[in-house]
Amino acid sequence: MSEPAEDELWAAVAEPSRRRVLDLLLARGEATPTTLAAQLPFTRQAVAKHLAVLDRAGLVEARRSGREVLYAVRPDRLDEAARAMAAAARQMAEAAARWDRRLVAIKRLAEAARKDEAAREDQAANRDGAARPGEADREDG
Amino acid sequence: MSEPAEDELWAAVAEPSRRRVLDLLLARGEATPTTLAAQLPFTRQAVAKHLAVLDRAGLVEARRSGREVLYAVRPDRLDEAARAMAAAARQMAEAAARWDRRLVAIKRLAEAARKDEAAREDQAANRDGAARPGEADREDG
DNA sequence: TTAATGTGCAACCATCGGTTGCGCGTACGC
DNA sequence: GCGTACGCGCAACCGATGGTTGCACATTAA
Repeated sequence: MSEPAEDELWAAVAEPSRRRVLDLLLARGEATPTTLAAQLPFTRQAVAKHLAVLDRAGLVEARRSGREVLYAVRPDRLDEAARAMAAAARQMAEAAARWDRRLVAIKRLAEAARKDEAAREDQAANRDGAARPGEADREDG
Repeated sequence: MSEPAEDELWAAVAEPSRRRVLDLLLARGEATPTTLAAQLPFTRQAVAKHLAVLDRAGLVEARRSGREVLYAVRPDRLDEAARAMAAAARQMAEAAARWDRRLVAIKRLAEAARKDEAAREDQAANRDGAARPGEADREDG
């Protein structure tokens, strides 16, 4: 949180092409836009733009050496970004699991209701009115 | 992997606004574009577009009920997306840790070299030439 | 039947990823 | 020392996309 907003970190790292640039830079340790672009499917300018974004996000730092500019990753910032992504992923996974359980429960209840309905009509109607979660949940938002 | 590419999943979930729509939809379980837009800082049309993207990515499914369209999350697909994000985050965290260790090692070596240089010149030169990792790694990309 | 409400479609704007083209500064070969 | 080659930065442009407004269509409700 020292330099830019966490939102900027996310935006910087969410872009697939930027991820590739970052990966490549990680593999080389330190590199210029030109050498990076040589191993990527887009031009030097595009790489430079991506590096600029990453720089603004604090994920890399630039070092001038003569006529070329060496970029290097900042591990601490990258780690922050990774944590943010992991947190988001965790939240999503939790939400998914929660809803999965809920849907399974609904399906099970529906099936049970159908079976009961075939056996005893009055009891089936009673269960349906009291226990169907779909109705109640429409209110919790 | 059943429906669209994993890339599409990522793209769908990477967008911050789309994440908000998804979060809200998760909280409500099932909702129409209009009701979602009522609790979001953008218009119904924008929400509808996001839902369309999420639909194409298989993350939500639409159910028509009269004149309104109810959207609901598909937990299995959301879980897939979460896994993809978590994997990416893990990779990033690993890379960050690796480079962090490496940089620490470099710093330590540099310091040791300076100290040695003050004491014995030849030994310092030998260590520097043999153990500096930055040079060797320039080739592995 | 008419008014209200939810959707879908189309045009439009800003931003962004990516390109090409050009000018400038630095390094290198003669 | 001078010209050439290389790396960089800037600007213009293009297509996709997030977001808007406006309108037409359908369904529901009075």
